[in-house]
Amino acid sequence: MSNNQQSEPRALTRRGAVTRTRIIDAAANLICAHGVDRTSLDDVMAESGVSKSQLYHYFADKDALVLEVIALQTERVLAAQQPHLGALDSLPALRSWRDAIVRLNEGTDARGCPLGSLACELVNDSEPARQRLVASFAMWSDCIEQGLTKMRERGELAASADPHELALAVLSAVQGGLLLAKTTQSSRPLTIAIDMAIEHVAKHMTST
Amino acid sequence: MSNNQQSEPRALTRRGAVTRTRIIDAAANLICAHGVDRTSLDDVMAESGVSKSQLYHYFADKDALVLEVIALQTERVLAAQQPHLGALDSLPALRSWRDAIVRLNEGTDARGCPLGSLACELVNDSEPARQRLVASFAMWSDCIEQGLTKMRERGELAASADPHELALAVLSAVQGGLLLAKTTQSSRPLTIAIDMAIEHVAKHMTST
DNA sequence: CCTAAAGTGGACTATATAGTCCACCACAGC
DNA sequence: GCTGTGGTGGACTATATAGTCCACTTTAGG
Repeated sequence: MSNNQQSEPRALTRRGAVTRTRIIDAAANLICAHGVDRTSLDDVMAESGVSKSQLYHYFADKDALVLEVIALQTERVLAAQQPHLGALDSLPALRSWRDAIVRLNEGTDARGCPLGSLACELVNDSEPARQRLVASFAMWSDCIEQGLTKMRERGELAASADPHELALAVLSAVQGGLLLAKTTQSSRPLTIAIDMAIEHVAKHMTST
Repeated sequence: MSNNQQSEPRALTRRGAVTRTRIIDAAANLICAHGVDRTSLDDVMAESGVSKSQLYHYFADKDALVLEVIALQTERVLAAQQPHLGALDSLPALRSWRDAIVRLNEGTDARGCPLGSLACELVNDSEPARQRLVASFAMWSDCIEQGLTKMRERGELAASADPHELALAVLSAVQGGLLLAKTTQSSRPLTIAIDMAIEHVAKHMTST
């Protein structure tokens, strides 16, 4: 909830809110599977069982819908990593988080990170989309950073270690691993990449 | 050179070869900047100064052209990393390779890895494209692996280290770093990610 | 109830884009 | 120079897709 109504004060009844959500949901699923450009509004109509006028009733144009999809996918991706992502403050926690990510990745037929795919496709051509995706990755990275910061406060992580940089490195490994996993249709690159990142964190610990 | 004529024995004069190359070149540039789906054949025509009939004279359809673009971009990406990529057999070599990648990335306005972008966009919907991209990444990974193997043969890398896995980890870091760099329009994630990967290799060395 | 605004259905338009077709040009070998 | 095949130009078609419009239905509130 708590979506954006800032610029356009719309009434939106209960029924309307449901429809709107259904549209974004359907669009998110389709876009996740085939990308923004290969998902037509007709596809979204079919998937959500909604007419074209409704699409344009709730969204100014396709771009606006895509922005909402970015928001939803961000929520989904972060939520799917819970409860691990909220408490990455030990090596065992990092390891079970890795297991969860690998499991999630194996569960979907469309491997890869929805946010990574959106970024890849939109960043060069849509500045608004780019900014939101930067924010999405920042949220993700911040979650990781918080766990590391807690470890440093406890003295488990060396004072010289930079949680912000470490978090960025970890997220890069996850993204790269997901891309190669999606391409090769194998979990191995993902596992190997995250393991590297975890070992990288471990190297900055005071006691192994 | 050494392109594929295997299935269709085409005559192809000197002039024709030049035109064909010009088409692939133009398509590669446009696709690199805006992606496959946002690059129309009309755009390719305009960029290469070629008529539509020529496009279909040299390529069965857009998909066939895209496959050639994958081949060209693979060559380009590997070539752009030379001479470093051919001799990644020491820490200093790895570091100057990293510098070269960062420099390359900063030089282009369309940041990110052309192969990564192609993979992201095509892998789910085109099996032929996917297979070629798997091969492309394998070539890249193999280059890295060869350097590491040489280090192991020299005894600089521990016998327990697996050059293949290490190479995959390094490539993952590069891809993830490039994606975040492209999105945030900053080189930092890329530098941090590759540094992590290099340290990861260093950890498996016999002497630091 | 009654009404106004939100919600809905679906036909319609404009356009972009992949792909086709055929006439014409250029050059290599005879 | 003739001829045939590769090369080229550009008009043409079919279709998919974003976006518009308007008549109709449902809902909330007085």
